[in-house]
Amino acid sequence: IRTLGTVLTNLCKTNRTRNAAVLVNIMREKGCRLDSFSYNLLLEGFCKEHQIDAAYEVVDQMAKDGCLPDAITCSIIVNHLCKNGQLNAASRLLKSMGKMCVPNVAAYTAIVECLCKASKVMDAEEALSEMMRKGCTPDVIIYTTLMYGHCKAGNLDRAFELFSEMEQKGCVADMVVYNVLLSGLFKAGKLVRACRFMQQMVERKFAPNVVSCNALMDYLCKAGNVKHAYTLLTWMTKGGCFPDVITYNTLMNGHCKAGEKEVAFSLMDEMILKGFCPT
RNA sequence: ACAGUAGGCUCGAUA
Repeated sequence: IRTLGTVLTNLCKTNRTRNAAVLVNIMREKGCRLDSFSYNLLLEGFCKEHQIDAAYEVVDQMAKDGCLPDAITCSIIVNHLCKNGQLNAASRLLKSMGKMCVPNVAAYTAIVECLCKASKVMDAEEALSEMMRKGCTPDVIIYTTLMYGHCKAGNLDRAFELFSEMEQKGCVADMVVYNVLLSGLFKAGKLVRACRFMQQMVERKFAPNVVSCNALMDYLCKAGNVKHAYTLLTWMTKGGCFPDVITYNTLMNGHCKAGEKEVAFSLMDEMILKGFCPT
């Protein structure tokens, strides 16, 4: 029974949810009842594979088995609705779920992210306040998401304000928040501030990683500085940040736009040699 | 009490 959970996890995470579902049916016939963990695994798996009908069947089956959807079940559904452009449906579900279970941060985060990507940052702010009014404590992830929205809208001041607010509330900053702010600075063309910020990151024991380097590289390319971007490739490796597919994409794109097709092609070869698949 | 489930960052492609 305990291994069943592990098997299901593996199947669902490798796009073989269908197989997991078959397994579950067999187990059920043998009189084995699933818990919400397992149902959530199936639900998430089907959602990821865009097998919406199958996903609904899971929810039905769950009800038939007398297993109540929990906060995680709801957040899985809300998240997938958001990611598939069904924001309204997602908000409605979130509202109705408030009656069944405690509103939860993950579901709100999905909503906030969706609003931010649609450039509706004010609505995103409102979603966060609503969540707090309902007694749910914001965490570092939802703050990061909202900060991302403000950076995207070019409102760095608000992003940094939220950063302090977050720390005052005792949320511990992680690498992702730092990267959101950093790339916000780059996107706004604030190179000097960005460099100072990277210093602070180092002081706080969050030395820039590949994602940070990629953001810098993109900035350099877009600022027409492909030469420097290219040298960053070796520097980052020396600093212990190993280039990934995105690094190469960024560089190749930069060189193409700068009319340096040969360099772009040699980068392509280099990346294939390193075992990366071009996207 | 100690297996397994949900949400956030960098390029590009899609709309």
